[in-house]
Amino acid sequence: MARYNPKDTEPKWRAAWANADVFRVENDDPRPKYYMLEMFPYPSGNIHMGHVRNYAMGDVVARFRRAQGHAVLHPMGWDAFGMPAENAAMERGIHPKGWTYDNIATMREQLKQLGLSVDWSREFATCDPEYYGQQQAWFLKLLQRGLVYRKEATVNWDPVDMTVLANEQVIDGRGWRSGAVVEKKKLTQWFLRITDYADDLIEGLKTLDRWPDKVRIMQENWIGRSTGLQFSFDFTGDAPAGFETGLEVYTTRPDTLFGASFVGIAPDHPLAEKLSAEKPAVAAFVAECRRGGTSQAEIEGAEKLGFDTGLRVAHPFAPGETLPVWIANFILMEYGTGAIFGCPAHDQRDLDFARKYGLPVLPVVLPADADPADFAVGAEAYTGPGKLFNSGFLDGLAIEPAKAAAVAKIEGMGKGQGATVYRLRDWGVSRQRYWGCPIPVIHCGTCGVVPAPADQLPIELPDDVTFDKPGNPLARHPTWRFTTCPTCGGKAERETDTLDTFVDSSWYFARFTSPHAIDPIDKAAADRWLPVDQYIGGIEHAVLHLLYARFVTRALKDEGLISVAEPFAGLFTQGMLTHETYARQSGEWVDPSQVVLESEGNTRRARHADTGEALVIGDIEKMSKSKKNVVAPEEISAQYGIDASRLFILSDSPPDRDVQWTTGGVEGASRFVQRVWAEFDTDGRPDATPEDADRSDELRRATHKIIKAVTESIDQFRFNSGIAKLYEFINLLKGFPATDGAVAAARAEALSVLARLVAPFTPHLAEECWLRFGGEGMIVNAAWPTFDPALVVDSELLLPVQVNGKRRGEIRVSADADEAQVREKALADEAVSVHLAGLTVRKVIVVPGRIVNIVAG
RNA sequence: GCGGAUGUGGCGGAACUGGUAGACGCACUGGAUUUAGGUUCCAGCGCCGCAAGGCGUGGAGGUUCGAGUCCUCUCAUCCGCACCA
Repeated sequence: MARYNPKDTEPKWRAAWANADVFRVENDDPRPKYYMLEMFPYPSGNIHMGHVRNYAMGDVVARFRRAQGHAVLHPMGWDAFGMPAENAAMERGIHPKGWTYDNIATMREQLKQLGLSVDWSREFATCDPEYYGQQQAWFLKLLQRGLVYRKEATVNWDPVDMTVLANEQVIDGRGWRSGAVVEKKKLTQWFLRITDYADDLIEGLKTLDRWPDKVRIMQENWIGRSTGLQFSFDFTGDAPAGFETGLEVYTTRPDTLFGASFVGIAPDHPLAEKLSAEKPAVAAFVAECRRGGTSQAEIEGAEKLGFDTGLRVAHPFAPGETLPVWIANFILMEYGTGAIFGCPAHDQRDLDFARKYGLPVLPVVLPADADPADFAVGAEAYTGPGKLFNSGFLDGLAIEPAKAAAVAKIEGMGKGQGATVYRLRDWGVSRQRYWGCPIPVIHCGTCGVVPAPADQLPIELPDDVTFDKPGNPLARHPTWRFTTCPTCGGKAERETDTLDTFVDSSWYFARFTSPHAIDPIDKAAADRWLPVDQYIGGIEHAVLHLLYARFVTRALKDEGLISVAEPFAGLFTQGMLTHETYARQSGEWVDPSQVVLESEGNTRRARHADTGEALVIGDIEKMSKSKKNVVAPEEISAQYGIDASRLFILSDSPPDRDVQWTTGGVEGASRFVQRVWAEFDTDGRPDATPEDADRSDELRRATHKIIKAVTESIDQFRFNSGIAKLYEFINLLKGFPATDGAVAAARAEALSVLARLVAPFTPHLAEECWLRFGGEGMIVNAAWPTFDPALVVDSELLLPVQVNGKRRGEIRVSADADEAQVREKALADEAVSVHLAGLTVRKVIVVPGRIVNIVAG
């Protein structure tokens, strides 16, 4: 028997697929559609094992659906704008464009070696002018619609990348890419009105029943809808200039208004800023507040700080009663109105603040079992249920009715109204960078902001830019920005900000349906393919890309470009790739390829391959260059073949969990590849023995069971279980001789099924087996096998028999045996009767096809 | 603090609606083949025990003829958010 040699067969079959152009799909393909998409890669330079996992999963699904008779759209492209290209330009003097397209060329070849069933005819990069020109076109439509606007705002400034970041891109107070501590800056910036869709984005989550709950919860929390009351307090005496209509506050607890003992405003509230300008003491306090950091530890440890402004406001429900106005460091300008009323008895922060500054603590919600005469709040605010007291017209009401009554009263007074507030902010999309999509607007001294005319699109990036100093190369380009105003014809300047790269990735899935349409999206094509049936990517995009894409899809729908509101009907978030770490005694990380592992019993040791020195086996961590615990896909493929690599990465762990790369594991997968091949390579197999003669039925049943099992496992994203069942099947098949006439037909069926079932996982191997087997055409065009329901059940069963819940024996019964027969056989079983000696049988429970339990005492 | 997830052999993990816990793979142990290493093949492999048997799915209770699975409490780890009024 010859060993299977992936080095020869894998390139051969990839060429065969390419020559036949089997993965190209036309928009008018009459078969039912299936749109399979994995998050497209950033062209960083090389693909890594994480890519292999992501695309292998998608490929399994795509090939599976294809075999099941779907027209499968499975495209690939490049998320090609972004900072690393500019960093390369700055560090190595390479042009971002050249760097990016070179990387794409390299990575395209690497991806093609994975044997993916991708329709490469639809490939594009987001940095292609053809793509970003269409992006500019829809951006202008959204501008016209009022979904794009410019405003001065306090923004997150990344001092390393020298650009603005959206809220979603600040993680723990640091830039998501650079890791630099983000600063606050006031800048005039472009925004997309994602908050217009806040409710719809929350409501839409309910329809996404094929998304992980985790992602839906994260998005819901991120949008952060809360309902309450927004109203204004009147100042007593003369109101400060600009605040004649009072001080607007927002609360989710209008029921506790009678317990209010102060009103607080954020340090950057307009009133605080006005007072700072007038009084140095206020200015000093505000400055002190700003010094506090925004990191987790700093916020947790931060002391509540307040400053009494001396201003007072009137309580809306209690005539004559007034409340002091404080500036407080724990109030956020970004949320609600930047001003609150403090009810210390029922809010922990307000309580901490009141205790520190000696403000009154008046409880107004009484717990069910508490005595109104002596109920007091100590160190902890009471936030539980109860009835209102100390609260005038609200007394006796439960919290919810009290809220409604308070809102109604305020509304009746004309002081405010019930309001819904969101945590979600509008999406700041301006980036002060070169390598991005130019924002297609023109600034005219006379006409203001003017959209670039449609016939001037795309507004292309200039190639002749310099990266020798910090800042935006577009802004310092000698000529690029100078243009004429499309409206008045006078001198004007182009916008030099470019769009956040998350804009690029928020509609690429729609562009794949018509990658060269002369409009942003060919509606018929989009209607044909969207939504994406199955999307696969990392969890890290739960509130970034996945929220932006949902928003842009809605905006484009309202613009009439597409028909769906939700871009991704099914979402799967795959786990990371991890690897054990190895380090010298000195702490220096060592690459796995230089490590020799030894084990003795249950203890494992590592030493350096060259020096022999003992190494420390460290934690299992996400593959990263800094810890050197990476393995290169090309090296693994060269050694074991890409089929074995794909198989291992899919077989080792459930797809949503982290997978640990091990050499032993991929060797196991490689052995499986050989064993599958061995079943097809029948030369020299042993002859049948007489006992084999009537085992056809057993093999047929096993064959139909494996069809069912693998089909279900792919359907349910349980690749690891399906592959395990295939291993089992091979173990069984190995026991059937190749030459016996009696089982020959069953064996042929088994092989035909086996080749087709492994095809999604190990497509090259499957083709080679199919060829050897004599299957018709290429297996890539073969139909997925179907099972006969009558054959997935056994004719004879082995039933365990328990006595008092403990397994004591086993009986063989025919599948159609009735309960009495089973019962009789169980009681007669020798091993069972030993344990029944001296006991009286009280009850026999027969679970058909499962188990027999004899209760005796 | 709030929200979510996960705990099963030496390791990764199986176990559909409660019904033989540990499939499958890795590692390990013994044996065969091989000049040798590797490969390949055969056998063994949860823990205690010579055995019979007992114990066993993070821990403690409970429901049930029967619990990894359901309920209550609890511990640990991981992830997300975070002074959100």
